[in-house]
Amino acid sequence: MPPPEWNGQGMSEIQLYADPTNSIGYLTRIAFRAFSRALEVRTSPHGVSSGQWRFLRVLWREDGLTQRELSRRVGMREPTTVIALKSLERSGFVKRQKSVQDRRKVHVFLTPEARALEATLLPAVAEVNAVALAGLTPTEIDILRKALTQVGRNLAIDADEITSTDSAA
Amino acid sequence: MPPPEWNGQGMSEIQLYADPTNSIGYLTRIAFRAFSRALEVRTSPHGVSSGQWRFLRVLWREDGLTQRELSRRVGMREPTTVIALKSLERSGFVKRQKSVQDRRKVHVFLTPEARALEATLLPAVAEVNAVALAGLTPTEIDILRKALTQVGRNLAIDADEITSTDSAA
DNA sequence: ACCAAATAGATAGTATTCTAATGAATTTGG
DNA sequence: CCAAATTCATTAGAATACTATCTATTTGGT
Repeated sequence: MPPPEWNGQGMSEIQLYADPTNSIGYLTRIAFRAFSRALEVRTSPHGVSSGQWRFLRVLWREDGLTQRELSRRVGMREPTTVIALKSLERSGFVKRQKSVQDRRKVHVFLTPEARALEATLLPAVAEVNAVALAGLTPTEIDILRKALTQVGRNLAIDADEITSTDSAA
Repeated sequence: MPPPEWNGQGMSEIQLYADPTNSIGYLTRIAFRAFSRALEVRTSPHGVSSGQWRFLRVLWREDGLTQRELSRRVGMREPTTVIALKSLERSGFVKRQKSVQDRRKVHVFLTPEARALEATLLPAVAEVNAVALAGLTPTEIDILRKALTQVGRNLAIDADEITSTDSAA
């Protein structure tokens, strides 16, 4: 049960986090899930899942990437990319083509069907962002973007430290 | 398609969003996954997964909740809660007990083992928040918290509209 | 030219989460 | 007081991601 004067400027972080609902981690998770649902609602009528959409968005900007590069840009691990690409291939949205220079590599290309979707899907999904950010000032949005970026970076560094300290210390 | 002068602030939103890496949705997803990993690293040595931890955190504050109420507070759908509770029960962290007043209801209680973990786990996880927010000013953190809350709320409303418009329009 | 190390991708197995549908108990309204 | 609606929990089935491990290929040092 949240205490009476809860969220004033002077409150310590500890006390804030005592209410799980105020923790940045919780809020981030809720926002992420809400984004996914909003995406899904708009893309699934076109036969595109939210997961597939994340890959298409990158490929629309640059076609023919290798799977590794694609993983990096989408922000997923490689096994996840493999699964996503299989699904995209089944759906007829991409073709995979082995490199002749380096036969380990596989380049990923969009099909005409996937290209045709860009004009339909990008605006529909731009709407998700517009809806999400309603009621926030441009300054707040800038800070949100900057802060989320920082949080991601901070925690990535943390992960590196933890895993390397594992064997070091 | 988003109009040309979109958002005041110099760079148009279109251009920002043209780079997927700048979209709030993308940044939220990356931050969320980073949080989960950081959590997992700190809780798994104690036999607690990040998913389980989210439920324990709520139960430490209030024990004996029904599954529905627990779902609401944790921010998960009910089937997810059922699965999580099964896993928590297998791990010996909770007991479930049918209500005698209303035999539809199941109350969830922590075991002594789970209670004992609170003192260990809460500080470990507080560290995740501290690490995540490093380099941000208190004002930025306030705005981040406020903005994430707003985004979650906006998208929840969106979901309601979409699903109810389904049958209405 | 050869073999060790690095790189690219794929596979296996698991965890988390969702939607949709079902079952069981309770409440409500005629 | 009973039929219909509601509420709470669960099951079934799928998508999304992960870690750990494996295979194939390339590269670099000797």
